[in-house]
Amino acid sequence: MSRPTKLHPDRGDARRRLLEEAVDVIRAKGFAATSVDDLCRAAGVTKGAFFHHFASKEALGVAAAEHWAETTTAFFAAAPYHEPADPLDRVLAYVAFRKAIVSDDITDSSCLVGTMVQEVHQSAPAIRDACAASIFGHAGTLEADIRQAMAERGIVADWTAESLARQTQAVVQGALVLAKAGDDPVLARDSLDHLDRYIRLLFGVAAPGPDRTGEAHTPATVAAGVPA
Amino acid sequence: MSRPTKLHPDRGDARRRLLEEAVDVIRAKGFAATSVDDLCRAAGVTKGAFFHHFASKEALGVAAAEHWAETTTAFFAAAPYHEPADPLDRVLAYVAFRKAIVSDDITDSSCLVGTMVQEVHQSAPAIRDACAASIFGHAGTLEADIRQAMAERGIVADWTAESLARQTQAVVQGALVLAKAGDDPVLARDSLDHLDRYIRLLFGVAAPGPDRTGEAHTPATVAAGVPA
DNA sequence: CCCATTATACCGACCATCCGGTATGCTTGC
DNA sequence: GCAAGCATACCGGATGGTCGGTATAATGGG
Repeated sequence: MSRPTKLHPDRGDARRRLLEEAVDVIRAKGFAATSVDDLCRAAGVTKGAFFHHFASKEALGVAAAEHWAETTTAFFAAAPYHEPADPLDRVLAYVAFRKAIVSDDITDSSCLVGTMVQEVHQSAPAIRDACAASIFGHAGTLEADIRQAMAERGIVADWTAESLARQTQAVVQGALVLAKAGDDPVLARDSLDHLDRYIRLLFGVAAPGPDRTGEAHTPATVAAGVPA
Repeated sequence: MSRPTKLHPDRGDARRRLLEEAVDVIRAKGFAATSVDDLCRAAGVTKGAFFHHFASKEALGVAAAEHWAETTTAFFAAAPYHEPADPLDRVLAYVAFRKAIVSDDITDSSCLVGTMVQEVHQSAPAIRDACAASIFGHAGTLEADIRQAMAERGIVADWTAESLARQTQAVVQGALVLAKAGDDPVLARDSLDHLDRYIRLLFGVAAPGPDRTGEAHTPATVAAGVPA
């Protein structure tokens, strides 16, 4: 079944299908609760194919984290939040983009590596490290914009660009935990609103009016928002 | 073994021992990877005792989350961060307390319900709801102080006390995810520093200078400062 | 006060199924 | 013909859960 392979086509992609399905199944059930048979069933391959491509279930976990890193890197690289000329606007656009891609079914917008690392951080260091590489690698893509924004605005602070980049990831991960607990994606979006506000406060720019249109959030819009 | 019970003593606490061990074992290995036998071994009881007290492994998960809620509620209620007279100081003291209790072994300072809910949010709604009750219940204990701080300082904002209370929990959860990924508790402490800074910026108060006293530490703080 | 009844707490052997992993062999493209 | 890619059959152990039984404590009637 699902193996109509007569000539070349379709053959050779069992590995990729396994990895793609692994992302969905593991995000839904967790790593430990996902059996090798689950994966094979979802990908439409047999156990022989699984262990041909992966030495063990743990190796699949590592490969899945690496696959996740690759696909998310490509996804975010192609995303539109890089367009603004102002580096701070790019950072804020990133946060807005993260908020925009929070779907109604939280499982779909959940983070594979964030989910896995909580489970295996002690029992499977190899998977943990692969997850860490994905998370901190992604954080690293934000660093340049943050650093540039700090330089352009002469920000001298007791926090670093690296640290703030990591904080964005901490908030994203925490937002997903709360959304899963409350079974409500609004919780995740609220968290990202707080993150947006935090970054604006750090850089001293106000949020664009929710109703009043027209003037965009010009880089140096007035002092900080909170009216007394 | 470990059952020297001859007369009354010691009898009747198998349930409690199972719950106490469950907290440690599940935080270390995750819920799905923790077997009933693991729990029984750790608690020094037999399988018969386990299924006498819990109808299923899932029921144990629910009970463990509830037990976690009870013990953490008592723990935080007895903590010293309630002492300051100023409500905002209490909120900031809470964040400082959370930072202080991050131990070198992240597993020890990890959150049971945050770990579990990521695994089972879809497959075991009963556990998920028990975890949610613990998280949001704990967030609720911060709301009064935040609300009072807002009132005392005349803060009128586009965020609510409830929302900020939840954000503290999102940051705590995210901080733990990053710390587990990087295998470094410093990552968690850094996140809590950002949370501290965010709250101070929201309320327009400067951090107590570690070295330089008095002056605000960033231009942004000056700009963001509501009333000083 | 004594004894019968019942409930609680726990034990440990047992079971059906599942799980990760292996051994082997077939098919297909080069 | 020879790897690479994959299928099928199978294995031993672990896993969640069951069941009959035991020891102790609480209850209550005569």
